[in-house]
This record gives sequence, C-alpha cells and structure tokens, in this order.
Amino acid sequence: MASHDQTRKAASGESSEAVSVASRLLDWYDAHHRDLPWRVPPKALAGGARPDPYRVWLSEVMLQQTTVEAVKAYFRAFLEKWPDVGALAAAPAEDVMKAWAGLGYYSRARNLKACADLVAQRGGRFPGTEAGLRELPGIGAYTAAAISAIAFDRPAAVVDGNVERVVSRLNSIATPLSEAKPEIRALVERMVPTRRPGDFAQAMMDLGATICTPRRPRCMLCPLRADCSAIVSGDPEHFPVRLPKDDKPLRRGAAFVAQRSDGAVLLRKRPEKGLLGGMTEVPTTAWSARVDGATTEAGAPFAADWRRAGRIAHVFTHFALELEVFHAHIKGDAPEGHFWSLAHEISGEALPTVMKKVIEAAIPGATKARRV
DNA sequence: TACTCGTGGCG
DNA sequence: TCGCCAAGAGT
Repeated sequence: MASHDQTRKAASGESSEAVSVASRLLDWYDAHHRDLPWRVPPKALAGGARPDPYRVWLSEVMLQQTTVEAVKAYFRAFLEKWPDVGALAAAPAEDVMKAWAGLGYYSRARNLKACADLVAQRGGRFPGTEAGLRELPGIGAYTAAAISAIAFDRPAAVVDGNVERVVSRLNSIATPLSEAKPEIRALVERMVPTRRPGDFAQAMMDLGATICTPRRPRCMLCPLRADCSAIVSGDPEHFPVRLPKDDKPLRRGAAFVAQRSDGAVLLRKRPEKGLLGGMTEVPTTAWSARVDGATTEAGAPFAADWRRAGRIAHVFTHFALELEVFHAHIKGDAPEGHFWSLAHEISGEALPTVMKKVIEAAIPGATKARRV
C-alpha cells in the first residue's frame, strides 16, 4: 500500500500524509457510507457501475444549502416526473416551479430548467470537466467539482460546508471562515486521491454530516481523530471560526385571501426575479408596511368585506416576516394580473411555504393534498 | 466583496 | 424558545 501511495503522490502532488488520510477516510466510507437515493454504492462503482450524471446533477442542485432529509422526497418526485434531462427540458417551466415549491431558494429551480434546456440542446450530455460544468446556469464551484468527481471520476476538489468544517478542524484553522476559504481549498486539493475521487468527496461530506457535525461532534467515532489538530485542543466545536452575524430585521405586512363561493382562491404570480421569484402568492401589501387593524381597507388590493383571520410568522434568510391575514368572500372575475385557483388545485400550485401558511390561516386544510 | 435568496431541524 | 446552519449560486 505504501508504494501505491508513493506512486499516487508522484502523479498528483499529494503529500504522503494526505494520501494516508484519504485512505483511512475511504476505508471508513466503505464500511459506513449512507444509502441515499442518488448514490451509487462503492461496491457497485468498484464493479464498473457509473452514476447517471443527470441524477448527480439533480441531487447536487437540490442539496445546495438544503438537508438530505428534505431533498429525498423531492428527488424521487422529480425523477418520477422527469427521468432524464430531455424530459426535464421538455417540461413547462411552470410545472418545474410547482414541483419545487416548498424546497426553497427558487432561483435554483429556474436555473435547473435553464440548464436542462441547454444540455438537451447540446445533445443531452453533461460536460465532464469542471470548466465545462461551471458555465452552466446554477452550477458553481462546488457543484461543478462534485459532478465532475462523482459522475465522471475526475480528481476535483469538492469543497462544501462539511468539507470546510472537517478541514478547519483537522488543521485548527483560527482564521475566520470567510478569509480561510482559499487556504482550505488548497488543503483539500492536496488531499484528493487520484483513485476514487468521487467516493472521497462523498466520504468527506458524510463525515461532516454524521461525525464531524457543527455541534457536539462524535470525535470518538471519527476515522481521522489521529490526524485531527482540533481534537487536541479539547474544543473541536470551536472550529471553524465564524464572524458574528448581523441581526435580522422584522418586516410586517398584510395578506389577503379572497375566496369565491365554490372555494376557489385568488392568486397571482410574483416577478421572476428577487424574493420567491416566479412563485405564486395571494395579494399582499408591501412587506414592512405598518398594519393598523382599523384601516386595513387601505392596504387591500380591492374593496371587500375583509375579516381578520389571524397572523402568521415566517423567517427568511435575512429578515423575519409577520403577516396579518385577512379573509373575504367575493364574487366576479379575477382582477387584472390575478387568477382563480380551484379548491382541488391549490395544493399543486407553486406556493412557497410562507404562502401556504397564509392560506391555511384563512382556510384551514386548503393547501393540503387531496384527491381530485 | 458582500448581499440576496427558503426552509426545517436540532441543541 | 430561538439562534444556528445546511452537499452554494448569482450578482
């Protein structure tokens, strides 16, 4: 094994120490890897199986800033609806937004569709190189490296939040994370083995997700504890060092759930760009407008017998939101820019979670899936 | 570079 | 309860 390591060192510039770390990690991965819907197990890979780049891409985009548990159901649903990139390219963008509803970061869905269209136009095959992948919409440094390593067996340095944490601890990096990223990337590049780079990347991320966790890391179970500098300090949780964050401002507003006699709800589409871009909503005031209980008629999109239905709270990445919810029964056509969604259609609309909360406050059960 | 951009779970 | 933070990308 030692001579094997030396050969790899000569070929790729890895240090022999880094190679041994990678070897220990891969041994751990072989024994402890998780069975995930988008993953090809190491045994199958050793037997010559190759991951489907479409599935790797789809899973990696969904996993951007999103937990594995949240992604599983969406991944299965997408694969069921659109089994390959050609099918996704052929789908209406509206259907993709509806299927993405609830997963968050909706620009990912728009870019996903744009990327599928591009790849399908070019013959349906994803590029195998980081540079080629990096040019596609929604694919940044991390995702390009992950697809290249996992789907195409290229020795790319895959650096996500897990890897940053693991490497920060292995090396007790005291520099704040925002500044330390280049150093961390350089360290990862030295660790990447030329053999099984995809498994190595997934092993690093699995280690960060299950052992080297942000809080209360399970160091006693870690295959790299003998290589770890932070564990010597007695406080591995201290790493990575982060700068304090700014406080989240609170915004307020009012939302208006207008209902027709047959139960249909009045909706409209948000602008393509910005917060919740391209998603569906009920009419609301601007968020941060003051809401006085006595003068809500002024904030309503049209006159009606608006009745207070409750208040919902929702926390976004950089602000918190409180919406006073009003409910009214109205007659007539949908106002300009609005449309009626029938009772059985509401659960399938491209409604972000905050809007489902609003509608539920006015009409309990309205957004729950039901048989047609 | 530093913001913007969702949501849910965990300690 | 509530702040933290997740397999980041775009601008």
